Amino acid sequence: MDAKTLCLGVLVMGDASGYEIRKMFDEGPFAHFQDVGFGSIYPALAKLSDEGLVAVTGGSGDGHPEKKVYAITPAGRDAFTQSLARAPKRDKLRSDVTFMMFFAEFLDPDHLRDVYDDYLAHYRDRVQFMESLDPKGVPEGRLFVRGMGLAFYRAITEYMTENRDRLINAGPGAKDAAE
Amino acid sequence: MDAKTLCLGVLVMGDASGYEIRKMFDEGPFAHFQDVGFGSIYPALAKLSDEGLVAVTGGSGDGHPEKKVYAITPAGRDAFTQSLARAPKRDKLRSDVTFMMFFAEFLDPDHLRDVYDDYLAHYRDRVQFMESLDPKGVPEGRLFVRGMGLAFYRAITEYMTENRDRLINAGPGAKDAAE
DNA sequence: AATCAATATATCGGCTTGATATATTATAAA
DNA sequence: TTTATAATATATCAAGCCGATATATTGATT
Repeated sequence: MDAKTLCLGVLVMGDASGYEIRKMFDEGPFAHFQDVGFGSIYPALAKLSDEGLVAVTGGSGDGHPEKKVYAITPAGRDAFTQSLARAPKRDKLRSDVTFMMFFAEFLDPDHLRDVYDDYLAHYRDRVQFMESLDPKGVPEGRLFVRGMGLAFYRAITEYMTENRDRLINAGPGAKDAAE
Repeated sequence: MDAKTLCLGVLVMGDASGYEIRKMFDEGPFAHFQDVGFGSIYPALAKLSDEGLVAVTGGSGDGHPEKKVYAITPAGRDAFTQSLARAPKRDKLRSDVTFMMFFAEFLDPDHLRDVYDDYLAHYRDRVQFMESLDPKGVPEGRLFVRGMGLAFYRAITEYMTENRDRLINAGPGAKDAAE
C-alpha cells in the first residue's frame, strides 16, 4: 500500500493531522501490520490535497508550525474504495533479529542472549497490551485484525519461550551465557 | 539489514551468483523474514566488489549475459560479523491484505471472500512446505528460524480458519458471499 | 520447429527510509 | 520559580530500495 492510501485509510475514520496519522502506524491500530514515517506522510498529504482527495484546515504558512487538520473528500472516499478493490500485494516480513539468529554461530553468545531476551520481552509486552484492549463498539473488521495480531504475537512468544535454551546453548562457548 | 549485508549472509554459506542470491530470498531459507530484489542486489554486489569484500569470477562484459560467481573474502567475513554485532532494527510486517480486512465494510463481499481464501490457501501451502523440509544436518540457528517461521504460519492459518465466517459474514450484503 | 519456462544480468524512475532541523506546549523536577 | 524533559507538530533531504522493464541464453515440452 502506498502512503497516500494509508493516509486515506486513517482519514476515512475521522479528521486528523499528519502527526496523528503517524501515531496510528507507530502505536495505534495499524502498528502491527503497516508502517509509514513523516517522510512519506507529508508529501502524500500534499499530493492528496493537490488532487482534491483531502481538504486542509489550519496551518499559517509563515515559519512556525501550526497544526493542519486534514479531512477526506467524497472524491477521496471513492479513490480509497478503488484502492482497496485492487489485488493486494503479498505480505512482507522484515526481521533483522531473525536474520541474526539464523547466523547464531557468528555471534558473541552474550550479545545473542541479550538481543534474544529483549526481543522476547518486547513481544510479551505486545501480547499483554493487545489483551488489555476493550472490544466494545469496535467494528468486526478491526476486531478480526486485532485478533490476528494477537495470534501472531502469542505464537512468537510461545515459540521463543519454549526454544530459548536450544538456541542460546548452541554454538561455541555458549554454555556460560545461558543464564 | 541493508542489501550488502544480506548478500554477504548468503555468500558466507557458499559462492553464488546474483540470481542465486535472489532465489534465497524469494523461495529459499530467508523467504519468510527478509526480501531483496535485483534492483538492490546488483548494485550491492558491485559496491562489495569495489570494497574488496567479495571476489568475482566469470562474466564476459561484452553484451550477452554470462554468469558471474561471487565469493566472500576474509575482509568480507569480518564486515559481516561486524554487521551482525550491531543492534538490530525492530521487526516490520507489511500486510496489505490485513489492511483490506481492517476496512472490510468498504469491500465488495465477493472480492473480500476471494482475497481471503487465496490468502489462507497460500499460508496453508507454506505450512505444508515447511513441514516437508528435512532437518538433517541443518545448523541449530537455521532450524530455530525455520521453526519460528512454521509457528508463525501455523498461527495465521489456524486463526484464519477459525474466524473466517466471522469476517466474511459481517458487513452489508455479505450473507450470499459466505459460500 | 515452435513455444514456454527458467536462468541470468542490468537499469531506472518513483518512492520510502531514517536522520535531522525547527518550534511550541505541557509536565515534572530541582 | 526556573529549568529540563517529553510530547506535539511540520518539514526536508540524501541515500537507498522497490517494481517494472529490457535483453539474451538455455532447457524442456508440445
